[in-house]
Amino acid sequence: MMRMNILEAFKALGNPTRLSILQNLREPEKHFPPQDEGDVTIDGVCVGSIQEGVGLSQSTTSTYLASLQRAGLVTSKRMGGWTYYKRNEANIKKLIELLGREL
Amino acid sequence: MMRMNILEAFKALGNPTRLSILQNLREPEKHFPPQDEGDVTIDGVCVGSIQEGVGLSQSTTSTYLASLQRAGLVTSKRMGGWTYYKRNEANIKKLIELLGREL
DNA sequence: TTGATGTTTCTAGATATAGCGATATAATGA
DNA sequence: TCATTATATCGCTATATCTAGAAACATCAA
Repeated sequence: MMRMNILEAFKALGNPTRLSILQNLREPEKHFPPQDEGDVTIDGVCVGSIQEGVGLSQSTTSTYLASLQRAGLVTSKRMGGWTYYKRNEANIKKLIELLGREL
Repeated sequence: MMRMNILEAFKALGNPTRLSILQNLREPEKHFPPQDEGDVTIDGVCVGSIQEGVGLSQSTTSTYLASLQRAGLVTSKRMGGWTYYKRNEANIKKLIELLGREL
């Protein structure tokens, strides 16, 4: 399990698009269309669906997701041709606790 | 009481110097020298003391403090020739609660 | 193998932030 | 009033981030 870093998390979430991606992933079935392969809640949401939601280019969306992942806030899973992203709830919980103690 | 904004707080705290200023202000008497006028805990810490702690220029320090204040994370009080900054504990608490609910 | 599709990485220009010195403002005291 | 000290703001350069398009890579199906 990754050790959470407050500063890196703040940097990643200081961008409105990245913040809203993480928030939308709280209730994936409410913000993203169902997928033929892979359940949005269990497996995560594919990059294409997330891109449609944010309205930026595919490459930018991919870069943002990679950044959220480096910060430990999401995980990715490759299945066939798709990459599915979902929240890393354990790390997010850890972050909030850390903030309560150290912020 | 200011309505806390998650994004603005993240932006302000995504900078290592600003983050550490806020953290040092948790225990002012441990991180800053006593002041002739104004108690570091009750009234806050003057800009000059904070500047010495961070090791950046006076102008940069002042700008950073203004940014933390705009984000609602600190308050300032002018007393004589000095401006004293302290944490806005109520807002910080509100922010952490907001993160627990909305992040 | 070839082509189609989803994703990632590379490159580059536009915009934003970092951080300094100089200047302006405010308060104090001689 | 004038000089001094503390802080804030302005103007600037350097660096970082934003974001797109192009190219590369991966997977699958024909």
